[in-house]
Amino acid sequence: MSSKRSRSDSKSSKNSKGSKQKTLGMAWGANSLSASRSSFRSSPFSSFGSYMTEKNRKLRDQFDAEATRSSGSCKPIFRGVSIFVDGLTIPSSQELKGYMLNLGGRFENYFSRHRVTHIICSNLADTKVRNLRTFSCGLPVVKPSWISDSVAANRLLSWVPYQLDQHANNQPRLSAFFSQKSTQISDDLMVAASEENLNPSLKGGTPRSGNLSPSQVRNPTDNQLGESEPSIEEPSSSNSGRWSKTTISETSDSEIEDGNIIRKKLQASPHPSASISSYSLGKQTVKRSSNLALVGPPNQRHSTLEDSNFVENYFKSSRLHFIGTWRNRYRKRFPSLCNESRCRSSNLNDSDSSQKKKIIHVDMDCFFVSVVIRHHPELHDKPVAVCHSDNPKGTAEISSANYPARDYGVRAGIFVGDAKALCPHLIIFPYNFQAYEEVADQFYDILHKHCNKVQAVSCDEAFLDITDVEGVDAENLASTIRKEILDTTGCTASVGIAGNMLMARLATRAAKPDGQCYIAPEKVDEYLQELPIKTLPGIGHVLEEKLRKRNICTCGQLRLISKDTLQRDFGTKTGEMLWNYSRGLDSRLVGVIQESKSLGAEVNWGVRFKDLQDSHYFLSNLCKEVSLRLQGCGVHGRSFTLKIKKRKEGAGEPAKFMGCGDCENLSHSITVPIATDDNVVIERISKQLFGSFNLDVKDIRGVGLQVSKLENVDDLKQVRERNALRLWLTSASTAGEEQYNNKVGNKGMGEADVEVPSVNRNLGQFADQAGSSVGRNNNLSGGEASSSNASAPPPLSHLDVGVLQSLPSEVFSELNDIYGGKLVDFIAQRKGHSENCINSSPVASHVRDDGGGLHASDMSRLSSGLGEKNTGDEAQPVAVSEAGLCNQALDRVDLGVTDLMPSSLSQIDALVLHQLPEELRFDILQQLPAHRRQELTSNAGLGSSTEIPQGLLDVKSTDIKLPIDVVVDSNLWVGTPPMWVEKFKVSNCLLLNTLAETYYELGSNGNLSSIMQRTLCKCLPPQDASDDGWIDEAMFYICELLKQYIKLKIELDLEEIYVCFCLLRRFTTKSEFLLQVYNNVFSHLQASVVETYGGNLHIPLHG
DNA sequence: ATCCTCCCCTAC
DNA sequence: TAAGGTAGGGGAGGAT
Ligand SMILES: Nc1ccn([C@H]2C[C@H](O)[C@@H](COP(=O)(O)OP(=O)(O)OP(=O)(O)O)O2)c(=O)n1
Ligand SMILES: [Mg+2]
Ligand SMILES: [Mg+2]
Repeated sequence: MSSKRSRSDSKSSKNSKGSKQKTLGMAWGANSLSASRSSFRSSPFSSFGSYMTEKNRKLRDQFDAEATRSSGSCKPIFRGVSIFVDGLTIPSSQELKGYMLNLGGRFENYFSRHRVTHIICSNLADTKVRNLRTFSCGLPVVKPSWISDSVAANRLLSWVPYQLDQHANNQPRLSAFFSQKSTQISDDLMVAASEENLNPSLKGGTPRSGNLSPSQVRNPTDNQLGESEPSIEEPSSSNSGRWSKTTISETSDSEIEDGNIIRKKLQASPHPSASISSYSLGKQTVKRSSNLALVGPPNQRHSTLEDSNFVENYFKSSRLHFIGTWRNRYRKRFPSLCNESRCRSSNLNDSDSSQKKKIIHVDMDCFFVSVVIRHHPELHDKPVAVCHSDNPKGTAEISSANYPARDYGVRAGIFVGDAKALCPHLIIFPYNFQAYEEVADQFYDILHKHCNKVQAVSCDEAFLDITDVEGVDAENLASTIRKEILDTTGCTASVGIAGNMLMARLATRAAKPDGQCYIAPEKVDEYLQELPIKTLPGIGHVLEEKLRKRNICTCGQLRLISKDTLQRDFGTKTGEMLWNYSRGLDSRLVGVIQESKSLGAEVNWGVRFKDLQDSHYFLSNLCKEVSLRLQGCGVHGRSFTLKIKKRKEGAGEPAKFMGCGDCENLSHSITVPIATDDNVVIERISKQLFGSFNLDVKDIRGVGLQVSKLENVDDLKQVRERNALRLWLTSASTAGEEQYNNKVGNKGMGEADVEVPSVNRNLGQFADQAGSSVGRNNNLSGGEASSSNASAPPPLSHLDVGVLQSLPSEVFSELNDIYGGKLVDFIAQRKGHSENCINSSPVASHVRDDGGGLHASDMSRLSSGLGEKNTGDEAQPVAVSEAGLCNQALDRVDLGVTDLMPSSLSQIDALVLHQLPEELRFDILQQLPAHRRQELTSNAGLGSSTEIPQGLLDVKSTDIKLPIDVVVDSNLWVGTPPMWVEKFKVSNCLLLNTLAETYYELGSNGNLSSIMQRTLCKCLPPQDASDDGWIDEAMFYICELLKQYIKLKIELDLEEIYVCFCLLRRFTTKSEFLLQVYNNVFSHLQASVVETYGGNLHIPLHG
């Protein structure tokens, strides 16, 4: 298989110093001021902005003049097209310019999202393209052959087939010349306006006729809606197309177990679809669905075209959604089992005793069928399946088939039509998700009763480690469990017993249905010898096929291949897995469900869009769903991946009704620095991602949004509070110094430092120690300093009243707790009675609101919270903790404040952060580890605009230190360096430092123009430095440097650049600078950029 | 080396 | 008609 990635070209655009390349990002458009930037209006750069406006206008006039001169005979096929060429191209940039010039188009020397309509770029490596994509604000990035082909065809071809994407082999084909169907949003003014209406998809958009067929009235899906009356399920026999034909009822089911059914706590609405909590019969659910019944349209809608509430309705009926989200409901039901730290302790010393282990695997037989026929014993020997539809020609999928049905070849996943063909008498039952949920709950209650090491696999399946279960033989235990399951649920389960998880699972397979099987260690080899490899968990159809091509069909044959060969052919891990599994080896341990690492929602059925509005509406619903699920799980996420299924070229309407058919899977992701569950933020991010696909929405067959880099909300709260406090304490203790220089070495040891417990108190179960530590802390605050553990907050007398007052009330409250409530008095004393600011001071409001009371519980929560995150990453041996705490007192001095710092920006509450005094905020950010700083390059998740703090812009000369490490790379030129860079050997470093120096000299008197002029005077010979054009070039160039420096992929406006320079001038190191840019510029950028360009909706053709 | 993104594969 | 979701593991290839 050839890789789809481009590995070519990406280098070549870098190395040639003097070549005629440009890189995106010249951002000096006259129209780049947006209303949301009003706070920058008064900056000294605004004058230069108008200067540049004028300058650019002149350049365009020149171009127009040139174009007029040289055009004439030719057809102006490029009218309305304005290209910007990025990097090396074939044909060359010059040639392209010629084409544009001659054929009615426009060629922009510098990128502006307002004037440029298309970015022209050759094939690049994946990552380069991605940068470009983000960078281009949704403008199409098109290969140069679009131009030359259009010239050859003497008409403007659709650029869509020429889009540059990740696929290196995606060269434009000849057929692209003729495929005019694919048009695109931003093209429609030029090419597509009329074609759009030719599409016969309108037919699909007509309302469904109002006839209510019986099947719609008695639609099986009504059952899932959880109506208050007991649901009546009616299976239908083969010759019936309607649910009403036969009248076997499951009613008794609900009645019998009524007591059990309504036992769940009501959950707060709104629901994230049905994923977390609504497969029960709680009143909430009933109410919700009856609302639906009232409000909802009478006919079932089945596509995004017709159902405005498609996402929610879809998930309510989706079996895969049900089983896919079951795990999260289990987590909610047994939160104590998901703590991660619990089952770990036994892991270390267990690896040696793998021989003696006894593992049980339990799996319900044909689960969905068993449940819905559990009170119909007469059906147990008839072929039965669960499916949405009984249509003998239908494309609904069989979810589960019972064993009689499997004898006919009926399997989960096949179409009901095919199933009926295989087995004409097949009885179809509708789904009853609520019943599955109940039975699953009973199932797990039983398992937990018999064993405390239970690893849930799915709603009908689990592993038990019964090595330590005493007194009972494994086989007997299995029988007991199976009998109990049958008695309680009316459904059979099968059990496999073996020495490891792999063999136990295989044993279950052999045991089914309604049986149990023990595979003794000495039988393993024999058992595996002839076993088809497909039977091994982890080998699906793809691996099976790959192995079959090597004539490997059984585990015995697989064993003949060396581990090296397998690893070479299938990868390190997969190869090892194959090698181990074929020998019955499996070292995995039965453990609790881990914290989830990602969360998402996707819909790949019924997705049909007629226009952008459709798709945006759908996307926003999907975002809401995801946001609700995040909230439901109590997590925030930092990384967002949008997945799109795009109809493959040439693929028509799929065989499966409303299915996605043959699709290309595309995904783009973005990582933001602050974790969120906020729907508004998520929508903004998603729309930006969506826009970057540049798709014809009519080709979209599926959309999914996945969130990763999850962070637990409770942890976050605690960590944020704690960090804020620690930071503050540290800063406060040095408040008298000129700068907030947080090197602990500056302080007296053991006096001013704060407690550093995070490394040591890393396990949840040591809450006691955490608590006692708090106690110590409180004592210390009373003045009893202990030299042995250097963990006291600074004495009251060291605190700065002003800073105290500037704290948010919550922070102050916590702090007050630390000082045993003495802070309030202290403030009152220090402040005297000179002022009375009850209404504005957080201190005052704290006093009023909280009465100065202590919150011991808060404190222990606060103290024990921080460690957990660390635990996951690097579990420290517990034994180290107490001794380590003392011994590390010295180390701590060296480690300094870094130790206290959040390892992640997202552990900081953005709101708290912004309420903190500026210097303090800076300190926090300044300490972030490098890998988090990198993420500052991404900006979509940041909130609305941030005012630049007043103090930042009026720079005093004492503030200024040259940012000496501001060196991009003296040899790496960005884009096209101005001619004088070459000529006079001006290095990037010199340029930036001179610029900063000049800022210093001119102070607030300088505007960009004068600063640039002066800078150039220093770098170039006087006669050259005064050249008007060079100043322009220099500005463009420096802007480019700056953007590379801060890795900003979105254009900066003048004002933003101005802020960047101010920051550059103010801070001494790159990290400080970056963090300030992030704080003051990025957040401001995103809102407006996405607002205007999210989804590339309104790309103006003319400036 | 280690990270990241964009996939693909697998299981229920 | 029909409800092809969800999450983890892992590999390839690129950036650092
Ligand atoms: N492609 C699939 C696979 C499974 N399921 C659902 C229905 C099953 O009943 C349930 C459990 O999956 P199993 O793999 O355990 O299959 P069964 O329990 O139905 O059969 P078996 O007796 O083989 O376990 O998940 C589904 O809807 N679609
Ligand atoms: Mg099963
Ligand atoms: Mg199962």
